[in-house]
Amino acid sequence: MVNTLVRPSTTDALHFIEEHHVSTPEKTFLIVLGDCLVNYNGRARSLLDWGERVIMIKQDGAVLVHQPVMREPVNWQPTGSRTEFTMKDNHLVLKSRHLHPPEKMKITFREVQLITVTSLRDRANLVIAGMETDVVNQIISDPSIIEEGLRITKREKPVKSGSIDLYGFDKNHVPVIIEVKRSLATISSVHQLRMYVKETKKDNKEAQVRGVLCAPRVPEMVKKLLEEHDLEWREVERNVVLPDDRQKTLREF
Amino acid sequence: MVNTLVRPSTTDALHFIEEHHVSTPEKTFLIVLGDCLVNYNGRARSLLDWGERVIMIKQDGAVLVHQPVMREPVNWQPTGSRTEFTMKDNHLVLKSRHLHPPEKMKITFREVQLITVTSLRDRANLVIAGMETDVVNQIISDPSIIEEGLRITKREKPVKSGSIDLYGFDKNHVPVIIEVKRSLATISSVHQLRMYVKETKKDNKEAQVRGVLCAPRVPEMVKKLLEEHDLEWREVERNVVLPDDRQKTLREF
DNA sequence: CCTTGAATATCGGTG
DNA sequence: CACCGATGTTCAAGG
Repeated sequence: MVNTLVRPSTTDALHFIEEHHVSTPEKTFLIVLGDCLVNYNGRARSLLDWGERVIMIKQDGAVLVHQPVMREPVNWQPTGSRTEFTMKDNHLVLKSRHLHPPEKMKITFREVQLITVTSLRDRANLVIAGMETDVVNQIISDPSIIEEGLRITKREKPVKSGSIDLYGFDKNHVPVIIEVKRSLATISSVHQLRMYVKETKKDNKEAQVRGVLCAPRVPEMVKKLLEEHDLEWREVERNVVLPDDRQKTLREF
Repeated sequence: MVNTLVRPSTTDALHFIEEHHVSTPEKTFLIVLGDCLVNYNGRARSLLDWGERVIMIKQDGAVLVHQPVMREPVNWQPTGSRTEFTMKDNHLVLKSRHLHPPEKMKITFREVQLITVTSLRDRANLVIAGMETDVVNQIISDPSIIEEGLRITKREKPVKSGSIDLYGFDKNHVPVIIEVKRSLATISSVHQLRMYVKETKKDNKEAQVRGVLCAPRVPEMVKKLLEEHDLEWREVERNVVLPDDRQKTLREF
């Protein structure tokens, strides 16, 4: 079920939207392509001058304004926004409001090139692999990835200043704190790890506590900082494997 | 200039795309609405089962797959990807590749409800206000926002473990480090500030160096942590003002 | 409800 | 090219 109008007048565009979208916005997905101007006021404030863009209003109230380039929408409204349409000075005007946090956006169209209304049926969920939790799981199932004789005893161990990804003991029974980063290790991850080690030493009155930063790549500058603070690092490969029943489809790809 | 095809066969869809998009992809913006399956392999790996979605191919090669809800695309390819179309088992197949980092995505359509090809003309740039740099500028132009007698001497002062937002001296000539956060102050910002103060003390052999965390809101927990480390904070309003010539348009909104 | 941290983060600025 | 930090980050998970 798709309804489309090519190059309507702004008045016809409004009528079309009122007929097909306004009464049941939570069930219809609206796409408008046209020459427009965008105002936004909320957490920040912005103005986007006239230009041709694609606007989508999703079935949960999210509004996206897409320019011809870039992955990110240039303007948007969050999920749960309420959107209304009116005419002003022969322009089609879209006003969208969000309550918490308070945000409003106004789109003024001086020309509409295309309007499409549809109702998307999509019950599928994304199955994804290759995230930090996967690395953590991998280390739990085989701690020798980090080093021989390592024993993991806790995951997500809460401390005063945050939460330790993995906690355990090495072959000499020395406590080991492991901070896992999915991608690049940063200076803040070092700060974090340092904090955890310090707090653990204090809390347990341990003289020695090791801290290991575990990431696919550790930049030189970060390595230096780690060394300065007597911390360690391991560069580990990400494991990018989906659940078994999904593997077939992906192998073919 | 908009070309649209409603409910084409997958074969007709391919012909349409070849005619209007393939030869000049950097000039045409493609929207496909249909029942599809999405595979992705790159930094992570994912599979999205059959469902109705909106796919956009932007003029810079970015590809977005949008489900009926949520602000974020469920799958995407970055700017600069190359996309090809083929037929396989009576399905329209889109394959997109990106080189650095290596990423590929495959979308298989078993039904196409709408195809639109257009060429968006948009030379406008977003004018935006309310970001961290604005707060930093504001403090520079009027340091009394933080406190009377404060004198700012450096902006983005580089130190070993990062970069200090603002550096200066209070009315008693004591060095002051100011860390600015646009939104919520977090525990990591405290770690960061602590680090900066410590390093500055060491580098300058100063007995006293003040550290001030400056954010629109500082949660209780963060305040506690700051107090523990003899650091300070200021809660400041964000300044959400656009350049003068833009104000008129926004005031009306 | 608030808080925390990950993300195929994306994006721009800087060296 | 690598690195770094902001983002109207968005989003899900956990207390």
